[in-house]
Amino acid sequence: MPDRPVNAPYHHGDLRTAALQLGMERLANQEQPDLGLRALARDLGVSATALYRHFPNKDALLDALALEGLNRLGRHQAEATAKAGGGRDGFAEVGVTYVTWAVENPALLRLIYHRIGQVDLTTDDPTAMGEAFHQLRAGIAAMIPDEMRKDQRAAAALHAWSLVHGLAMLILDGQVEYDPAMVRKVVLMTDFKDS
Amino acid sequence: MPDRPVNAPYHHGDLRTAALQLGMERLANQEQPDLGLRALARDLGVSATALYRHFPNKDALLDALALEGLNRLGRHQAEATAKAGGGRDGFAEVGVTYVTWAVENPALLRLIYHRIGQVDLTTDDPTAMGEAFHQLRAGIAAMIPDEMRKDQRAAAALHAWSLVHGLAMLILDGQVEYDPAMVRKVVLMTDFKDS
DNA sequence: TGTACATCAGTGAACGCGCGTTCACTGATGTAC
DNA sequence: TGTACATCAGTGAACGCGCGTTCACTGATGTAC
Repeated sequence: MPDRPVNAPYHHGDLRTAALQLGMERLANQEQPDLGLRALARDLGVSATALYRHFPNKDALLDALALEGLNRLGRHQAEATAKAGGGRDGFAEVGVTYVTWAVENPALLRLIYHRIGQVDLTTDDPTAMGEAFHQLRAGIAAMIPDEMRKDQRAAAALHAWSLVHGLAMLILDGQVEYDPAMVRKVVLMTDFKDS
Repeated sequence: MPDRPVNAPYHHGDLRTAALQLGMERLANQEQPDLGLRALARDLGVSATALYRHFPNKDALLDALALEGLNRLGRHQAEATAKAGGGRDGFAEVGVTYVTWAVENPALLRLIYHRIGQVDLTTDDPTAMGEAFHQLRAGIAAMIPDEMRKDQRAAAALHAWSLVHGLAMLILDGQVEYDPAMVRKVVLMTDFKDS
């Protein structure tokens, strides 16, 4: 005797959670995951329309996945920042961490940047998405060594972000093969000490 | 009295050229251009199947567009390299050029990297695509100042490429607003002189 | 110069696919009296 | 404790869309004798 509705074939919890879990699984395991509403519903053993009880439309589902990914990335970076000290070595550590995470979560990283690009984040918006994004930027700014001149910190943060993001994208796009030692070497070539 | 077949509604030249031109136009003018075979054929005033006389399939058409884009980018970079001298300022000049080109050709840059990612370029392949790609990498390597230690040049090239590519992608994805002065400042923060 | 023939760039119809979304519905659960 | 009713998460059928690709075809152009 099930204490759950009989017509809910997914095993535990509510459908929203199950859908997001399945989506995250696909993002983790597949290079080009199929995140279509129908495709997800099919593999959840549920009619396509059922998802409309939990998401207004497909974009909302994608946004929820991107938000989750953004939070994970933010947490990951925050941990790395806390573990590494300040200074040059700390910076390199956090930079390498970004690239590593990207290599391990290629589809998710892509989704994050695609979805964020759609939203208007020019003004600080109170959206969960906007907040998570703001945290990521703060984490990146935190990489910059303390001895950096204040009027250069913004440029330095953008430099750092560009460097690790670019390296990550080149690897994800197959232009450069992933080599941890090389990543470390490349990130270490940025030296803010004399600015 | 037309001296061209009556049933060819596009005005001049062969259909292959016309299709590529239209594709390049869309890549130039639209953020997310519709490059579907049917859509292109429709706007060329031609049946969808006509394109199969000139391209084996859709991917071949996209590859042709990506190749053209890659050549343009390569030429653009080569010119910038020739104009700028060596040394730190020259490097910055060429780096800024890459970002500028990306901002002016967002969809085309994306297409290039997407298509290149699909192809296997691990071994030097004699494809036109492979060759153009190789030229781009050579152009990037050429940015590195002469005084750089030889065993560091590969890492330096990857550093430079990552930096400008990352900055370009952040701008294209709407994470960072385009500001030429800022771009210059960020690129100039890379200084290879002491390596 | 005329004629038979191969070539070749087009055509429209059709196949099969999957998508996002809307609709009217059903049946179980929770709640008020 | 029982009953009427609202709520709500599901259902299957359907709409309309556009896609890439295959097929048998037509009609103009070029070529060999």
